[in-house]
Amino acid sequence: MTRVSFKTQMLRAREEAIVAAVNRLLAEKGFDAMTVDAVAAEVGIAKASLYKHFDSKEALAAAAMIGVLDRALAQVEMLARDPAHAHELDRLKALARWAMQVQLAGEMPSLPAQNSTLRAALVANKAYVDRLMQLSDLLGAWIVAGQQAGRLDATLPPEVVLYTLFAKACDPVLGLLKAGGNYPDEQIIEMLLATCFRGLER
Amino acid sequence: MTRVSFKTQMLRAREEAIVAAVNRLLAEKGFDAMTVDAVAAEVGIAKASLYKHFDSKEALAAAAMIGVLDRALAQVEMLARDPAHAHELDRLKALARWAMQVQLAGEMPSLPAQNSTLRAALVANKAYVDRLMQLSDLLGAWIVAGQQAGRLDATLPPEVVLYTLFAKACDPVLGLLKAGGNYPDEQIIEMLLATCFRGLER
DNA sequence: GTCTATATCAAGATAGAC
DNA sequence: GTCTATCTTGATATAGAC
Repeated sequence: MTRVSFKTQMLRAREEAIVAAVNRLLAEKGFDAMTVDAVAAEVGIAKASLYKHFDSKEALAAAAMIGVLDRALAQVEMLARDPAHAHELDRLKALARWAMQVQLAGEMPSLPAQNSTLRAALVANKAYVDRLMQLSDLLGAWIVAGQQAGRLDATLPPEVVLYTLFAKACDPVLGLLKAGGNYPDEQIIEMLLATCFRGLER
Repeated sequence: MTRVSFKTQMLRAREEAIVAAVNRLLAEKGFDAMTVDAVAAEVGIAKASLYKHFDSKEALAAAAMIGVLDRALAQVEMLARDPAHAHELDRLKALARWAMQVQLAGEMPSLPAQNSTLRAALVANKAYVDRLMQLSDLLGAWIVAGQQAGRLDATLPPEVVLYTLFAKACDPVLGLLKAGGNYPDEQIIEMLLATCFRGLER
């Protein structure tokens, strides 16, 4: 194992605190409404110090997205080893449930689909792209297996299933129902999981 | 029928042109990335002239949303009279299909869920709120009827179905699949309609 | 690396002439 | 109501001392 100096550990801890603040603010306000000043205030350091760690606001967002992708990959790995989720369909459901739990907990960073400077920064970020592709590959394999086993709609292209599941992680219906205050978090998640996998029709 | 002066007609035409530009820009870039300068440029008038017609950027967005709600209400009325869509479930599907067609055509204005000043302006706008409530009531009645007929999942609260259908109008999966370029618009719509009503599971 | 102070700029909104 | 020119603000990013 690699030895790391005390200074390096402090640096890493500071950057983790920054990313945690960015993650929370991205979940609460979204990218456009999140200001670098607010990040600095939440971390408790000066804004100029932030820019010593991250080159731009886009780089901050990318770091937060890498963090959430890492957590998702950890979940995937856990589910792959869990005998209680032997079938791929159960794993996909469990992962969707996890993503919705993260969102309801206010810890799912959400980025606008249309901000071009942000998109450019993300696709140029190898760490981000690598994780996104790794996650897509793992889930794609589960989807294909589920289709071959006849438990997922095999008439749908796998990428359509994949995008549909990704979209659940930032489903605005979650926030609407939570804001309404009529249902506990767990019930919201189970209802939306049912609409996603079983559909509205009967 | 009421007589309107020539001047009033010109005013109305000008404002319709403004709203059309706002609608297109909201669909293309979203509220935050849309600038009032861009609206003025697209209409071909000076920015200051815009502010003679609408008090703020939020008022521009509200006008565009009122327009799309009016088009949706017209669709609802048409479907209610169409014998080919006798059953409520068919009407709900047809309306969802219409909303997705509008989005793929680049004519569905999309607003951020989290912008607070915008939300405040919308809820303060009686014309907007009235139309939204009217649409919700009409669709709510269809949903309840569909549940009583046993063709819609009756274990779901009607509002969950309603929100799920509203969300289809701005489903990001549509844009992802269109950007991928692998499927024609009609196929994208039919696939997402299937995932929505029949679910992913088999 | 951290700070205070500042440069820079984009964008919403307005002044005032016509 | 329309225009040009300007005001004002908020936010990204940086300079320069320590």
